[in-house]
Amino acid sequence: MRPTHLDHTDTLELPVTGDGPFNALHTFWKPSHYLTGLEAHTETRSWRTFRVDDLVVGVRLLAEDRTVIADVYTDGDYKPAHRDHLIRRLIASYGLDENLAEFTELAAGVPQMRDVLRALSGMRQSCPEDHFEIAVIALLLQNVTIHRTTQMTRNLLVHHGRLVHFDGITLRAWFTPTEIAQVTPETLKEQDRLGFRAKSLPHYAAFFREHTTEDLQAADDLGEAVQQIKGVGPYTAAVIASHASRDPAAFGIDVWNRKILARRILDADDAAPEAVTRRLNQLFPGRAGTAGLYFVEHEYLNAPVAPLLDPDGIDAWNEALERPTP
DNA sequence: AGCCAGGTAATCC
DNA sequence: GGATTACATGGC
Repeated sequence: MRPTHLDHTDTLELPVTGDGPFNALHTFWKPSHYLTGLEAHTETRSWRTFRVDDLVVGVRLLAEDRTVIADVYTDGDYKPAHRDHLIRRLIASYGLDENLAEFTELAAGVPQMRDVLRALSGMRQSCPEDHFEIAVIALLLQNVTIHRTTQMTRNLLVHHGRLVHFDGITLRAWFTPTEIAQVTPETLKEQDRLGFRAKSLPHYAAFFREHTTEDLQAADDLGEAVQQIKGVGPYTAAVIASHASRDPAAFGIDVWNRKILARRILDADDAAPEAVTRRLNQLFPGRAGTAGLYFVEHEYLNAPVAPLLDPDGIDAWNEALERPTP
């Protein structure tokens, strides 16, 4: 599979305007995130793809103190509107304008959060995915092991996404709702191995083709709105709200983070989801989502799901993505 | 073999 | 309403 070459078209300097500390590495790279091929990280740099309208965009990110330098690579006509859109997208994706001081002060007073804060202070939630893309991620997480989620994600991106090369790195890029809407449920089931999700994905595509991120940001009750989609329940709705809409109070609880949080805040191997949520809200009023993020990332800090790339390993990374899949 | 994964919807009482 | 149960798939 030969990647599309993206040309360098822009450099953006984005100041971190939100208050509180800023930790660039852990804002860009999350130790708990599974491997998608949509992004790659070394200690000092990150690469990520975005779909901006129909444009495929590659971004190389690095931080100098409290300024994020984003080098932009594109495959087509990069217009001022694309630039504006991308600037807003990057600021929102990494929470550069979000205030973290209040959470950090709150967390400093919670004993269970002490070590976590020492390791991760300044981490902001990362969600380079838009509403549609994060909904698809959440769909692929439903009732399967992370191994199968990774497998289904790879199938979808290899068969229906893009492969691009820029700044020396090869990455995959998302399909748009319109693009995936062309694919039949039979293909999604038989070729992409989505199981019962094959019936849901077309509903997701139809909904998010009608309702853009801009529309949804204005939604009265986003959770209620997206639960109209077949295959979106409380968990997926909370993931969308907490990640794409960055609601610091929203927290999508599942059997995975439930066990992590039970140990961290209830001193138990497991607990009822209501008990976990209640305690999390009690300790971090209005900031349950942020607190959950910190606990979960800390859990994986010493054994990341997708470890940082060694700069010498980039050729091997590129070859792995460009190799035809069996 | 059978159970269970980073859930959801349909179908019970 | 709240408690089952089927839903696809694949790994252990």
